[in-house]
This record gives sequence, C-alpha cells and structure tokens, in this order.
Amino acid sequence: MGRKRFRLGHDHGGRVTVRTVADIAGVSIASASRVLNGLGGSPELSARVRSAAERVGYVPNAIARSLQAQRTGLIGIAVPDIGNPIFIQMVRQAERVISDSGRQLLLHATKGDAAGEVELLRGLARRYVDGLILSTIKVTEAHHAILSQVAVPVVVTGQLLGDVPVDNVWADNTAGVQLAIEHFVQSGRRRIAFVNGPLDTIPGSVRDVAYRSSVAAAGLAVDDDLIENGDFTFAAGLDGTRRLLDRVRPDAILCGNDLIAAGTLHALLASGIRVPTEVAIIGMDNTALAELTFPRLTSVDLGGGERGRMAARMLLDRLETPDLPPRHESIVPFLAVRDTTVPNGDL
Amino acid sequence: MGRKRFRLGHDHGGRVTVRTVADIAGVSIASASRVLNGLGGSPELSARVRSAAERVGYVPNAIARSLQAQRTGLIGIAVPDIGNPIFIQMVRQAERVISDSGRQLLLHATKGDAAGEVELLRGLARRYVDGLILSTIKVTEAHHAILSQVAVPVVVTGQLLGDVPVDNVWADNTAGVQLAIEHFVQSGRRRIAFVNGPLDTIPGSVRDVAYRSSVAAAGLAVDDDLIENGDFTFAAGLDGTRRLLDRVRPDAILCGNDLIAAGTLHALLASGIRVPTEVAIIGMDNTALAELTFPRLTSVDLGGGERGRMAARMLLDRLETPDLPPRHESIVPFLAVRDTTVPNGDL
DNA sequence: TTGTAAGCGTTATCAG
DNA sequence: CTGATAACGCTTACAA
Repeated sequence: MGRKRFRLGHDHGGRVTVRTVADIAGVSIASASRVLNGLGGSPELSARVRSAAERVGYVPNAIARSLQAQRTGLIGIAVPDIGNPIFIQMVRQAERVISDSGRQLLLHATKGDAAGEVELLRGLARRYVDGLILSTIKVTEAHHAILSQVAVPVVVTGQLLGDVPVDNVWADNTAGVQLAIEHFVQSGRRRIAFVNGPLDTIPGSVRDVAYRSSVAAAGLAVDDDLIENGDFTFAAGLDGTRRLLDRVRPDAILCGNDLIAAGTLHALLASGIRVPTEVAIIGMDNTALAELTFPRLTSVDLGGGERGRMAARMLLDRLETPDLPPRHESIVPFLAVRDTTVPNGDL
Repeated sequence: MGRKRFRLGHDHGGRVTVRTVADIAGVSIASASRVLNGLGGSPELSARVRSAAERVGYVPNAIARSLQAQRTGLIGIAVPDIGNPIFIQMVRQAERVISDSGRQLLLHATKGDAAGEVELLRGLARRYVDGLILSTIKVTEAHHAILSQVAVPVVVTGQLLGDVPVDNVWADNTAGVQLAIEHFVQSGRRRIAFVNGPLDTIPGSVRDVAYRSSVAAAGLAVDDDLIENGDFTFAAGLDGTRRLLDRVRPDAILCGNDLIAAGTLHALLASGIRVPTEVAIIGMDNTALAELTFPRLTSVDLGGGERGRMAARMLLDRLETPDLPPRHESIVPFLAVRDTTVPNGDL
C-alpha cells in the first residue's frame, strides 16, 4: 500500500495544486476547480477560493489538464533550417495564425534530415502536440508510409511525390522558374545560367526540370555547362558561381534561392563584374534577404509566408473538422523585380 | 486508414493505451509497462507484450508520462525576434546542447514585448516546460518581480538591471564597443558615427554609454549629430544612415547590430560612397549576415552562439542540481575584421 | 450550489 | 517474476 495521504494543515509537499487551494478555502476540490474555471460557485464561496488561490500563487498544471482534455494546445512546426529566411517567413506567418487560435507553436529544426523527420513523425503520435506542420524538402517512401499512420493531424508544406491522402500546401516551382526565365529573356539575356540547390531535394529537382524546359521554350540552347548544383546556402552560391565563371560567361544567373543568390552576387562583384549591366541575377523565395543586398535582388516569390499561413489554417480546420477530405493547395508565384535585373536610379 | 482495430474484445474506444496492449497480451498493465520500458519481464511474457504492442501500433502517451514523472523533457527558449540572425545563432547553439541532453527545445518569439514576456514567465509556472531560456532586450520591474516567483528554472541571457538571483549570461557590450572604436581610431578614423538601436533597450542604452566614453577616451569629441537611434533592423539602418548623411560626413560608422550595418552599407553604396575607403563600417553580433554582404562586414563578436550554448548548459546544470547558487557569466567579445574596415584584395 | 468520486494513461510501490 | 493499486493534478458526471 502506498503511504496514507492524510493532510493536516496545508502541507502539500511544497507543491501548490488545486487541492491546496481547496483546503485553504475550506471547499472541495471540485468547487475550487469550478470557480477557477469560471463555472459557477456562489459569490461567497468564489471569493474564498479566489483569495486562497491568490494567496498561495496557484497556477494550474497544464500537463494534468491536457491529460484530462486529451489535447495540449501545442502545434508543432518542423522546418529543415531556421537559418534560411524562407523558413523564418513561413514560421512567422504560421505563428500568427496559430497564436490567434490560442495555441502555441513548437518549432523544431530537422536539418533536412529525412530520417530525423520520420522519427519526428513517429514520436508525434506521442501526443505532445495536437498537430504538426511539416515542411520538408526531401520526401522518402518512409515519409509516405508513416504519414498515413500518425495519430495527430499533419499538414505538409512542400511538393509531395505521389498522391498521399494528407493536407498539403505547395509552391508552384515550375511556374516560378518560368517567370524568371521569361523575365531574363524579355530583357535580352541569352546565356542564362542556373546555380541550383541539390538535385536530391524536391525543390532542387523540380526547378532543374523547369529551368531546362523554360530555357528550351524560349528558343535557347540548354547547356549543362551553365548549370551548377550545390547546397541551398550562401557558401554554395559563392563557390558554385566561381566554378561557373571559370568555364563560361553567362549574361544572367538564376539562383535556387535567395541565399544562393547572395553568394552569386558576392562572387560577381568580387570579380569586378557589374550587376545587372553585365550579368543579371534572380533569386527565389523573395525573402527579407532580397531587400538587403546591394543591389537589391530580383526574386521569385513562391509565397513562403502564404504557405505558412495556409498550412496553419488548414491544420486548424482539420482539428475542428477531422473528417474533412484532404486538401491540396498551391500558391501562384510572382516576380518581385528589383535591382539585379533592372538598373535603377541608385546605380 | 486504421479503422480495423474494432475487433474482438479489445475495443478501447479506438485509443491504444498500455491497457490495450496488456489485454491483448493477456498480462497486467504493470507487466506491460515494465516490458515496454525494458525493466524485466520473463522472455516469454516480454515477447507476448512486444508483439501485442507492435500489432496495435502502441505509442506511449507522453502527457500521461509527464504527469507521473513531473517533467516534460521540454525546454523553452524565448527570443525577441527570430528574424534577427543573432537569435538564430543563439537558438542553434542552445538547441545543440539541449537535444544532446535528450530534451527538446520549444522556441517562442516574444517580439521584444515586455508584457508578453512577463505573461510567458507567469504561464511558465504551468509546467509545460522543465525550464526556460529567456533572451530579453528590455528588462522591467515586472520581470524582476516575477523572475523570483517562477516555478521552473530560468536562465536569462542579456544584461539585467539590478542584482537578481537568477542564472544569467550576458555579453560585454561595453568592451565590445570599445574594441570597435579602438579599431577605427587605430586605422586613422576621426569622425566616428553611431547608428544604434533604441535607447529604451538594455543593449541600446549600454552601447550608447560605451560609445560616448570610448570616443572620449580616444581623445575625440562626442558629437550628438553623429548619433542616430532607431530599431535593430535593416530598415532602421538604412533610414538612420540617410538622416546621418544629410547633416554630417563621418569617416566611420559603428552600427548597433549587423542588420543595421547592412542598412548602413546599403545607404552608403547607394550614395556612391566607397566602403571602406571613404567610410568604414563595423557591425555588432558577428552573425552570418556579416559574411554575406559585399563587402563583408567587420563586426564585433559578442559571443551570441556561446551565450546560447552557455545558457543551455547552465539550465541543465540547475535542473540537475537545483540548489546551485545563481551564476552570472559574461562573454569576452572580440573583433572579426573583414572588408568594411580594411580594404582587401577583392576590392 | 456543493461534494464525492471516476477517470485521463503512466509509472512506482508493494504484496503474492 | 507478476499483478493489484495508488499516485501524478485536473475536470466532470453524478449525487446530495
């Protein structure tokens, strides 16, 4: 038998629970709980409870409440890299929606590690969060397998491989790349290079295909020498562009994202090449970074913030109505034209 | 979909708990729990339990476990702005330490809102997290008051006002500013401006004082016309520098952080002013941003990552040894010299 | 209106 | 080694 739980006075092992409050107020814990939750109680009793709670500095234990309520009020959001401004953009907008709903966002960085993401999904069934927004750049079979088993609702942002019955928001990378290429072509560029991210990521491979078809559609030759693949980072943009310049002389460079574009810009300027006069640059994602380089980056807006906002909203919808059929939404991209493609007064 | 679990006598309302597993295995929930946690159990019984768990896809409920264990394994970290790379740096390093300890980091953005932070601290006593790292740039009386009442351990990163008995890691802003001014002076700069953050923040005001005393110590006149105060943002750096250039012509500009410095750089280049030849720039925080502007930013490293790392470590220490006396640690700053103060081969 | 008591899903204690 | 059973702190029928 456990030791008998008989209380004289108000000793509760230093822990203040609803029982402490009830004892001090001289009422049952049920009454205390009711008053504390604003559900009835006579004025006199309520006053006693409230004053007792105040006196001992009572704060309800969220864990216990969650166990009872079967929900935590926490929403997880997993992104590959919090150092990449595109994900900051997404998280920011998602956070808005989530916190407006009275919930809290639990941010998790996956480092783009597929195994880690799957592990996260598996652990997710542990119910620490009421739902998850998963932003992924690589999708494996394991993802698909586990996605259909997870106990809590998941919204995936990013393009999926097959036809998974899961809520999904994706950026139309193909249309985005096309916008960029058309912009280059219309301003007279003929040798358009592409410093892209890794081909074993979804955005990387989709953009590669889109680049090739857009270039071809513009009546230009597709030349593998004009293509570089590396990480989605500033360093990769810098290195990739240097390698590129060692073998060809493009008059325009499309970059896999804004971080890469910043690296490309840096490499060009360091080589004494004028931007945009000699070489034009377009980044992708249209993040805060695009505003802050000099010259400012023209960038394809793939609706990063909108994706975050929408993913959050879809998740809340599903929480409210679990039987909703899975939704797939895509965002229409647009081009934010700035100074790396069109010379402006500043230059 | 997993609707198939409604068979035989094992219907538990669609929810799989340890009881479900125990029933199917034909053992007590105590035995099931033990086996599932790797604590004994005969081979034969263990096998039965494990196979049952596997069959129904049992996943332990973390909430229930937390209620029992009186801990969640979650550590909160609250930062003013996840768009500012200094906080990303801090969070990254903290995350490393925390996840190495088998815990998870719950990131919370406070928007630098003092009231929100106090609310967070208050709600924190709800025990959703085992501890909190609070990175704050404004400290109010309310902070101090509540800090001494919170139920879970808190580590504050940032300079505190008085002598609060709480674990604390801070950056030596004064020494950092001094390093910057000395570097300017040694390279022959005489008219050193300061585009700073808001004076009603701790770093803003501390750096203001330090700037004035360092300039005076160098034998230069302190001129209010050389000082601009705004937000800790790129836009504020841009605007502040434009206003500055309207009334004075400095030969060096110290910036309150790297975001401001990027704005300053942008404003100078847009005005056709050569950097660093005509005007030198030093940022603060030495974030990833300092590496990616062109030219690269010289920046005062105030140990952002180190602060995150140390804060996490202090928190873990306190979790392990609650009776430790409060510790106050400061980080020794250094100057990361790059191209906005010293012309390099690239230029 | 108020109190009693039954859970929420685990783990831990204590007898067999 | 195994099985009842008492917590963990809270909410909520159900009674009084």
